[in-house]
Amino acid sequence: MSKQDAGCCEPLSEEPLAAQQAAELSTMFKALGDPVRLRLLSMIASRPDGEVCVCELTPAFELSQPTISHHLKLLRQAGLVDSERRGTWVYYRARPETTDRMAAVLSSVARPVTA
Amino acid sequence: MSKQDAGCCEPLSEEPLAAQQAAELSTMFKALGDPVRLRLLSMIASRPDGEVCVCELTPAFELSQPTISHHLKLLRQAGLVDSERRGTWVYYRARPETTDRMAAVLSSVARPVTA
DNA sequence: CGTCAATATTGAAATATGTCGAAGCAAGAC
DNA sequence: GTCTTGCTTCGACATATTTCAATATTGACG
Repeated sequence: MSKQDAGCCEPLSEEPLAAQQAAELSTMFKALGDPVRLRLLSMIASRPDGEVCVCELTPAFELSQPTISHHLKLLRQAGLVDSERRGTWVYYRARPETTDRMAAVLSSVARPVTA
Repeated sequence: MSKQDAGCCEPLSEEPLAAQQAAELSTMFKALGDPVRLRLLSMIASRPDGEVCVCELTPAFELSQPTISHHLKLLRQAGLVDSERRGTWVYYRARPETTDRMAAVLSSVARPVTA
């Protein structure tokens, strides 16, 4: 349905990124451009069962509950995490498709002909 | 000798990122959290000889020359590029160590136990 | 129904970021 | 030396981001 398969999209080198792709990708990078969000994703991703309750994330920071909720929203909007409500609690899980795509873009910054 | 060898540092999963590492890494991600900077790095990295003159980068955007210079400075401060003056011109080249490290962090957001 | 607990949203304040024009600096040409 | 060209730094302004307290929402339990 789309023109992109998971993991094999736009490389950073080879040919310069088009403005539109750069805009889309920069949203993802910006989402991780904050130490709190980076740690949030890390805490979510480091769970063996793949998900964490917000009630576990919030007390891990010295920030207010609304602030954590806001950061989680940005991670969700960037496609880095998903959330699901189960009863009173909301669980977040990582979306590896997105991080894989970012990693693929970064890996394409190769050494110039090897030094 | 150290607890981190090049390219195999702090994974996003396995165990949560420490606050200090998150702060350092988030600087790198933030640097790519702007479409102009993402395209700049892409343009620099896509060169076979590995370097580009600022005089080639600037006209590729509809932005003033000081603005491009400012973005390049941020990329430099994040460790993503290096610059070298040769005569009148300044050349920028990518620093793959940094992008490799970011990619390694992202790749560690693995699927939970495989689905 | 009413109440409580867990998250999300709203609104506002402080700070950070992106952008420009003007000015500064470095290197080559004259 | 002066001029010109390429790039960086400075100062200012508009917008975006981060954060909080207050309020709203959602669902469980009596």
